[in-house]
Amino acid sequence: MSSLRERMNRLRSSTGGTPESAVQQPSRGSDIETPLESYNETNKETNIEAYELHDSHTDGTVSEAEAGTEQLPESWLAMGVKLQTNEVGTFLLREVKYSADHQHGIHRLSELEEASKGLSAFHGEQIGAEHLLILDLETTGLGVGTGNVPFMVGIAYWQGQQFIVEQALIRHPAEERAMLAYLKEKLTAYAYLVTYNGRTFDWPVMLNRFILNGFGSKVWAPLHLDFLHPARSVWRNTLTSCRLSHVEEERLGIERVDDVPGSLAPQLYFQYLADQNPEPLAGVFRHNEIDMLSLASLAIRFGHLLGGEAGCGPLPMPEEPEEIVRTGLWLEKMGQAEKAERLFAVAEQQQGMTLNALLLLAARDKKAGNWRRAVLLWQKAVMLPLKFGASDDSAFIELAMYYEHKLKDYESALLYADEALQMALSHPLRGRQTAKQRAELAELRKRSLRLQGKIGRKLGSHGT
DNA sequence: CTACCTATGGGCGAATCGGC
DNA sequence: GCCGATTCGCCCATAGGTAG
Repeated sequence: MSSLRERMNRLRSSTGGTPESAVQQPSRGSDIETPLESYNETNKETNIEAYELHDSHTDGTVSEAEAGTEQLPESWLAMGVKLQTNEVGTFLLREVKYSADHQHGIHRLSELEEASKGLSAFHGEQIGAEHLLILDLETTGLGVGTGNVPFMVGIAYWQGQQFIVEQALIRHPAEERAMLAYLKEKLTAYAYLVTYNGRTFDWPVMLNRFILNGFGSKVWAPLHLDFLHPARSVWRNTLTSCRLSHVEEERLGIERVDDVPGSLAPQLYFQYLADQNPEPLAGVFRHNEIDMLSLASLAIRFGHLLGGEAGCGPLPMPEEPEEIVRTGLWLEKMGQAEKAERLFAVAEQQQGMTLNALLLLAARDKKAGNWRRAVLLWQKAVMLPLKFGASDDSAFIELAMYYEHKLKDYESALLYADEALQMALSHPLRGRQTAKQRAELAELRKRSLRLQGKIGRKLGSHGT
């Protein structure tokens, strides 16, 4: 990460406002964390200077902030931002309330009440919607080290049939302590933290900021509901990516119009720090707000899945067979075996069953010792018309193993083994084969030869 | 020099079975 | 009854993806 000063220089030069910065700063070779002290000091220095400049430009009363009668410029008020002051200091707060019947994609926020009961499968305790605290940060970078500052902290919660979104924003690092003091009081009222990859990102960053600002490391110890991994369990292979924005679009029916990508948030904030124009931050507020609404939708989705029934009520049955199977496997892992079985049954009745879905189901049956069903699934798999491109001969190999070792039917085993061999021989001609591919080919030949030998000996002993 | 979780692959011993 | 081959289960190391 480059230092703030470098970034701001770059920003200034790229916005083209200052003629003396026509020469672009090279951005390579400066990816080193700036130590905290210099980072913060640089930040404070530059920013306070710029802020006062701006203040005196608007109404000429520089001392209003200190007197506590500070008025926010119209540009802030236009996006619903208000000044928030406590004993520690001042920061900005934007609050948006949604009514229970607000529709966000395919889900309605009111579903949270019912769905949150299902979320107890995560930690084994009964969960009420009013105990969930949704958190999403916009920060100056991706690191979780001390150099990364959450300049916007979005929280959302369910309260009295309303979904309330609060977004705290700091105009410069000096406002962070006041924001954290406010958040500390808010957070500790909740038992559950809801995030997307917040286990690795949002929460460690918050924790670091609390520690660094002298609030200690024990401000809050919630039970964590991080939906990244459940999302991956269910949607890997059926979605090209499991980023929240993609899951949202493909599975939650949410369409973002003119969304500011999260990756742009740091730049927009630096730009604001440099020129004190808050307008571009409107997009960041909006982005952060939708992230939290989507997190609520995800909570609804997984809550319904764990507590209710897929295909009934508000929760649609997945369309892709592999998604149905993976959903079942995840439910099984979460201790919902009966619900899983129902999904597996649905999957098996599907017409367009895919190879992967069949193999997943078969592998599960094999592990459980359910050979009858596993064999049926492998047999379905080898009947599938093979798709162009990647081939998967594992069903043939599994069947070859089953016929050789369980049934001692070497002739049938040989047929499957040779089909696998044929498949391996006909496909990998594109490009050089890897060591692994060569090893697999050698293994297939060995299997075929071994089976031929067994057949030969059996016939020989029979004949004589 | 992110950190976390999950899936994947390799390695190794146990268990099984056929061949001799 | 022993030996070698094969498969399976378990453990550990590694890779990939996501957060702004």
